[in-house]
Amino acid sequence: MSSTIKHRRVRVLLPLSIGDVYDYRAPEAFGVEIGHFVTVPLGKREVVGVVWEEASDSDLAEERMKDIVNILPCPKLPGESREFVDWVATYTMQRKGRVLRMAMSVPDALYPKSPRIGYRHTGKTLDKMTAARNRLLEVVMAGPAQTAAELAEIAGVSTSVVKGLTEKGVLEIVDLPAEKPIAKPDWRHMTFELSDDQLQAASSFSPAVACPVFEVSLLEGVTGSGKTEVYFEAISACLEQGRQALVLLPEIALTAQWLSRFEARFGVRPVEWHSDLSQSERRRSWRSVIERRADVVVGARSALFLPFRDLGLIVVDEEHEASYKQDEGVPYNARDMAVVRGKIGNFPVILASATPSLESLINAQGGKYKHLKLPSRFGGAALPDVEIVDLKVHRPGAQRWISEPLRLAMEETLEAGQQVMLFLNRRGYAPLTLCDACGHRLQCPHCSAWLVEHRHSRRLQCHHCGFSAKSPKACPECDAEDSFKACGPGIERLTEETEILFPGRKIAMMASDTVTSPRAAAVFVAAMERGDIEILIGTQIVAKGYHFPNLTLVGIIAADLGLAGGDLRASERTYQLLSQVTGRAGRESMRGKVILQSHLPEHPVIEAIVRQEGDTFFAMEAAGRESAGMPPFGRLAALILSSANAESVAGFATLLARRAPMASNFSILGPAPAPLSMIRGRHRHRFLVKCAKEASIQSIIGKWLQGCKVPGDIRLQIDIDPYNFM
DNA sequence: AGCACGCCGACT
DNA sequence: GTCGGCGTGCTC
Repeated sequence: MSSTIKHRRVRVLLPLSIGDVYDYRAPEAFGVEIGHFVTVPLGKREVVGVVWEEASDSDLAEERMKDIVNILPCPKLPGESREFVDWVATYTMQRKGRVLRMAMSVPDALYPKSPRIGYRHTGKTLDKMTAARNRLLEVVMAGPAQTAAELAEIAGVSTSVVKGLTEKGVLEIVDLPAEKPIAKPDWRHMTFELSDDQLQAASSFSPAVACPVFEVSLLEGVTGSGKTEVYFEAISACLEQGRQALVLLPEIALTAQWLSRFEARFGVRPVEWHSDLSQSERRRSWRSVIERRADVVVGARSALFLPFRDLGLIVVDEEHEASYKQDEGVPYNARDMAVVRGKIGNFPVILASATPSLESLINAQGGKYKHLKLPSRFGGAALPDVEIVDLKVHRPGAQRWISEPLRLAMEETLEAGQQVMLFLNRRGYAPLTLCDACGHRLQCPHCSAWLVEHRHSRRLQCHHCGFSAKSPKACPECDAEDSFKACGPGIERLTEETEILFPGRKIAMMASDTVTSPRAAAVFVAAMERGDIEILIGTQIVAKGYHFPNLTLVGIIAADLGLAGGDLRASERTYQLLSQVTGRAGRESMRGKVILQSHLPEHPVIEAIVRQEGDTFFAMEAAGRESAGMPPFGRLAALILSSANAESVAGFATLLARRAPMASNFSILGPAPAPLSMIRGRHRHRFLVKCAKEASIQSIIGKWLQGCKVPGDIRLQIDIDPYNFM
C-alpha cells in the first residue's frame, strides 16, 4: 500500500464483459465525479465507461495506472441506476460490465449531437446534369430540407453527388431545425370519468405516489374493467409530484391503442422505448431521460435500464407476460427487477394484469403486495359463454381443424354481421413436414427441431435459430418429387381451410412474423375496426388487449397445445393465454361466445376456462408447486452448458455433476441434455438447481463453480429464475 | 468486448 | 520459409 500515491484514483466500470472495475487516475483539473461518463485508455484502444466509485485504497502499481482521457458532455449516470446495475449483476450472477452495457445501449447519446445540416435547391440550374444529379435534384425538390446522407439514401446516389451540386451552387446548406422537443404530459389535460371501484383502486396507491414510498400493488381486473385508466391516475399523481414515471408493456408492437388512450388522458404522447425505434429516436429517448426532460416513458423491458434521475413510479402492465423474461445475454425478469428498482428508488410499483402470475398472486395473498381487484364495468354480462367441443367426439375430418359446431357458430356470427376470431398458437403452415415416400422429416441443420413450412414466403423456417431455406422440390433423402406431406395445423393452413369453408368472406391472418411493427399492427386494428376483416386468424399476438366491439365469436382451435412438455408454468401460461383470448369475445352491449376445441376437455386448465373459475385453478396450481418446492415457494436456477462439440459438453457436464455439492436445503438435478438438445449448432446440457425460498441460490451456485475452469469451447450460462425450459 | 500473442497447417 | 487459421489471455 502506498503513501506514494499522489493522484486521485477512481474505479471505472466499462460496459464490457470483463471481470470488474478498473482503477484510473483522475486528473485534478477534470473535476471527475462519481457517475461521470468518461473515456479511458484500455490496452491499445479507448473506451467509454462510468466512474463507479473512489479508489483511495487502490494498491495498483503507479506505472500500470493510466489517466482518464476526458469526461463526456452528458449528465452523470444517476446513483440509483448505478445501484440497480450492481444489484442486477449480483442477482443474475453476471458481470457488472454486461449489465452496465444495457444501461448504455445508445453510445452515441453520450456525445453532443452534431449540428444537423440540410440541403435545398437554390433555384439555379446546371447544363452538365448527370443521371445521378437529376435523381438527387428530384428528391431535393420533392421534400423538405434533409441531410446529405438522407437525400443520398433516398435518391440512391452517393453523398458526393450532394457535395458536387452544392459546389456548383445548385444546392445550398440550411440549418435543420433542432431535435423535436419532448412534449410535456399534462396531468390535468382530461380526466376520465371513473367508476366508484376505479376511484377506490386509484386512491389506494395515491398516498404512496405522493409521499413517495416503496410499495407494490397488484392491480387485477379483466379487460374492460379500466385498469389502464386506474393506473393513469397514479401516473397523474406522479407527474403532479414532478417525478418521472415508467410504464412497461410486454409487446410494444401492439401499443397504438394504448398510446392513443394515453394521449387522450395527458394531451401528448409519452416517450417511447422499444426495439422498433430508429437509431436517432433511440438517442433522443435515452437523452431525454438522462436530461430529465422525459416525464413519462413507455417501453419494453429494457426501458428499466434507462438512466432515470427522478423516477417516482413504475407500472408493469400485463405483468404475467413471459416476454418480460429475457433469456439471452443477461437473463433477467423485468417484472421482478421493476420491483427491485422501486425498492432502490423508494417509490411505488404497480403490477397490472387481467390474469396475474402465480408469483404475484402469492405475494398478494401473503400481504407482501397490496391486492386491488377491479370488477368488470359491465357486470357478469361481459363474460362470454364458453362452449367446449371435444375433438374426440366432433372430429373435423382428415386434414381439417375446424369442427362442425365451430363452423356453424362462425356461419351464424357472420350472418349476423359480426366478426369472428380464430386462435391457433402456431405460426406457419404446419409444424412438421415429412416425405410420404421415405418418411424423412425436414429438420433444421443447426437445431434439434423440425423445420416449419411457411407457404406465404415459400420457405422452410426454424423457429429456434432463424434458419431459413427455400422449400425443396424433391425429398433431400430419397429424391421423390411432390412427396411432402404437412402434419398438423399452423395458422396458414387454418387460413386455407377457412377460405374453403367461407368463400367470399374477408379473412386476415396475423402472426408475429407478418406483424412486426406498431405500424403494421395498427393497420390490422384499423381494418378490424372498419369491418374490413370478418374473420381474423391469429397466433397469440391477437390475444393481447385489443378492443374490437363487433367481435363476438372466438374459436380456439387447439386449446391444449401449450400443455405438452415439461414446462413448470405450462398450465399457468395456458390458463392465462386462453383466458386472454376468451376475453376478446363480446364487449359492452354484445354478449360474446367462445368455442374451445380440445382433446383433453377434462384437463383442469380447460375446465377452469370453461367454468371461468380462475381462483380454484390457481389454488390448485399453487398447492402443486408448494408440495414440489417449486417457484414461487422455492427458488430455481438453470445452468446451461453449450458447445459445438457434443462430447466436450457431455464430458464437462459429468465433471460438474461430480463436483456438485449436496445439502438438505437444495438439490441439483441433471445433467440432462436440454429438451432442445441442439440450438444454433450448439449441443446443450442442463442442470437445474432448486432450493428453499430462504436460501441464496447464488451462493450455492457460486460455491459449486468456484475454482471450476470452464473449458474454452464451452459456454456456461446461468439463468436465475428461468422461464424457458427448452 | 476487442486486440495481441502464439502455435499449427498450406501455400509461394 | 511465410501467411493466416482461431485458441488463450490480458486490459487499470
